[in-house]
Amino acid sequence: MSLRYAVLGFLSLRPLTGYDLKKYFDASVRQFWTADQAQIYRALSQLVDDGLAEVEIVEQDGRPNRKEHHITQAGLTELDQWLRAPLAPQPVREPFLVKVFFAGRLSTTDSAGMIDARIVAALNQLGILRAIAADAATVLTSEPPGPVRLLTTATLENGIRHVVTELDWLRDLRQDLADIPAGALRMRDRLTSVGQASLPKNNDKSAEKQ
Amino acid sequence: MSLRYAVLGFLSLRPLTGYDLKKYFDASVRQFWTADQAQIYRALSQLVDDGLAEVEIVEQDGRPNRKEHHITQAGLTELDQWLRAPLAPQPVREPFLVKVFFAGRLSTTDSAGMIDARIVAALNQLGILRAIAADAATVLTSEPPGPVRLLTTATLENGIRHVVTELDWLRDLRQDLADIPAGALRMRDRLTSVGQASLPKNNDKSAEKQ
DNA sequence: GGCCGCTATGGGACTTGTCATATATAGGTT
DNA sequence: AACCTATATATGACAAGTCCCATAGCGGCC
Repeated sequence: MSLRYAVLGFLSLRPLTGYDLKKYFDASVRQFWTADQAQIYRALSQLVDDGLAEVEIVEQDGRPNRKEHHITQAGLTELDQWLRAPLAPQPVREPFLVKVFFAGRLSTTDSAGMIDARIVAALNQLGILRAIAADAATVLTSEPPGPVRLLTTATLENGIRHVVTELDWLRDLRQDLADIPAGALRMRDRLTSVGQASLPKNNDKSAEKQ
Repeated sequence: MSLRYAVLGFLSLRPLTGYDLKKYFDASVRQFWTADQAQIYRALSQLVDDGLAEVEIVEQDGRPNRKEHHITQAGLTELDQWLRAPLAPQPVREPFLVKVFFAGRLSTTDSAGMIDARIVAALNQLGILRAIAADAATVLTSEPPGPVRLLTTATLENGIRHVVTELDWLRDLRQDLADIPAGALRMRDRLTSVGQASLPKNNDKSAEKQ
């Protein structure tokens, strides 16, 4: 749903072809939003249908012509509206937690293995993000300091922090598993010390959908 | 994709109808895996087709008959295999980060508003999770301490920690926005101090798909 | 002579989400 | 007494979104 707006976002920076867009996605937002070629092209033609973008064909010799998509005024206002609108609470989907939830069936060795594998994956991910950050830090020095730079780097920061959080949690869990039953008690204490609020009746159809 | 296995997981505990399952989902895994009725029933009949579960019809007077789904031996082994197998890296999809990424278009006031709204949402979510935790803490005392209890409570802990991380990040971002341009520098420093690894060529088709 | 970079398009499979509908009983409202 | 609504239980159709894969044409590089 927000693929449409991500595309609009890029178009708001400069006119682009589908091919360009694919590269932009991979180079920048890939960590929090993936899209394949087909999706991008479809989104583009839909934007054109809706009058949010216009195509200008740029002849080239040798290569195929570029179909440059220029954002229209309507496109800009729609983008801004989306940016300002509250986001619909999106459904959560964490397969790994499902595994953990049912991992009681496994031997302690096996569940430990499961966690270890996940730790490796998280470390790997952390490496990737940090590399991007290092890269961005050098590239972005060209961009003047200010809100734009701040916001784009913030998305990276977000990813890094969440991975670190995940790592911490995994290590604690690993540890708790190692020294059962003392571990079980420790974990329970963490929970009780934390929980206190009252459960709001939670049928929230509130925010609109996007 | 892992809806199938979540259902199997519950069936491994006791035989259940689709209706039961829906309630189980809502009561326990709702925070990290949602499924609606239709999905659950579809998953069930697919499990039966694949020989991973069998239906026993229990006659009732008054209510519609119960179609109890019993997990088969094949079902159990498939569940265990899934639990042990590494998880395919799943595509990320964070609409809010997309917004942040393009929020440079907005006035500082508007982007601050966007962040504030998100802070409210996160606080709300935190309240929900803590309430569940408090609830679970009392309920689970019946369950003996050990791996099972440890693992199920761990999933809650995970949610809580991530929400807290998100909150911290939001507040920092909010703050950095407030005191631009000093903030911009601060955020960049965070990144440079953190990034150091080298970018692994990252076309990872590695783990198998589930 | 083959593969890679550009550039674009189309089809099909699968997953998700939404909505509608069916039936029977119990319990509360007017 | 008539009526509504909630609870328990199950199923089917369809729209929308995502993913994957295939194809097509040209030019440059190894």
